[in-house]
Amino acid sequence: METKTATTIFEVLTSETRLAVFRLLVKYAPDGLVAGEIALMLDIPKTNLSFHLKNIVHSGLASMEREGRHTRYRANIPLMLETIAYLTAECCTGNPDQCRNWRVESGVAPEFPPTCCEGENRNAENT
Amino acid sequence: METKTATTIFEVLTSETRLAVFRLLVKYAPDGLVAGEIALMLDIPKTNLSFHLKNIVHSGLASMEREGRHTRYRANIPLMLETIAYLTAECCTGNPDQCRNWRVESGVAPEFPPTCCEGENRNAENT
DNA sequence: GCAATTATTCAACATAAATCGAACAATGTC
DNA sequence: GACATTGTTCGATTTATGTTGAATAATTGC
Repeated sequence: METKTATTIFEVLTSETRLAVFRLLVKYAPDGLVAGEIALMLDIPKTNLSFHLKNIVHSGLASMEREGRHTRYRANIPLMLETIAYLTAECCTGNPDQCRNWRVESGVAPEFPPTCCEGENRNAENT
Repeated sequence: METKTATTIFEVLTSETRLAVFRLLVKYAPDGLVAGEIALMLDIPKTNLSFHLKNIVHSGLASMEREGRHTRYRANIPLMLETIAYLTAECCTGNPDQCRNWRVESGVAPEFPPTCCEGENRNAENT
């Protein structure tokens, strides 16, 4: 995953409103919801919601599809999983062994397959 | 993890500069680096780096410690792992079975222990 | 075709974040 | 104690983001 892609996705998650929208779309996956339903459920003005939805779709974290006069939005869960994998890889950069230990110690996903920890060794200081 | 905590962490990752700093700290974990070294390695003006470091430390993703006239920064990797766990849980909210399928299909961490997928069912539409 | 519905775009304003140079505080060296 | 070193804070500027109401586009039902 490109750094630029990753930061764009994180930007989506930065806003509590957008995070709430995404969580809602995940909850209603795979059917998704139309804009009006989201606005109603989260009590957000339509114009504001449109702004945020555009943002989310642009990042790739959701897809949009016209459906009559409605617009249906669906969460892109595989992309979120890729993001998680990216983040995990970043955490292990150059420190596969330590990372494994940390994960065991912190009790967080110690069995998580170390795709990020096997041989990868990207340079962290890009210019 | 609190939603507020999570968004604060994502905010850190939003900036390519901060992401680069964090990656560097991970690479040099667990010893970390002092501010000057980071500024040199990433070619960032000191004032600007201070601004971003403050931001990172505030989120909890790094710790700072005075060391003579230097300030040493260290990545908080367990917190990042918690964040990853949070994100995974968000992805599964209300859809544990689908999530498992998606993960298998996308080839992303299919064996990841489903702590997020077992019985958890938080409501996504908070007010 | 006309009115109602649904959602987006636009323009204006408000708020927040990033960047930089200069001034400041703290520490170590002689 | 005076001076160099290291980092942070401050203030000003620039840039980006969030929010809102009014106008617009697209679609449905009569």
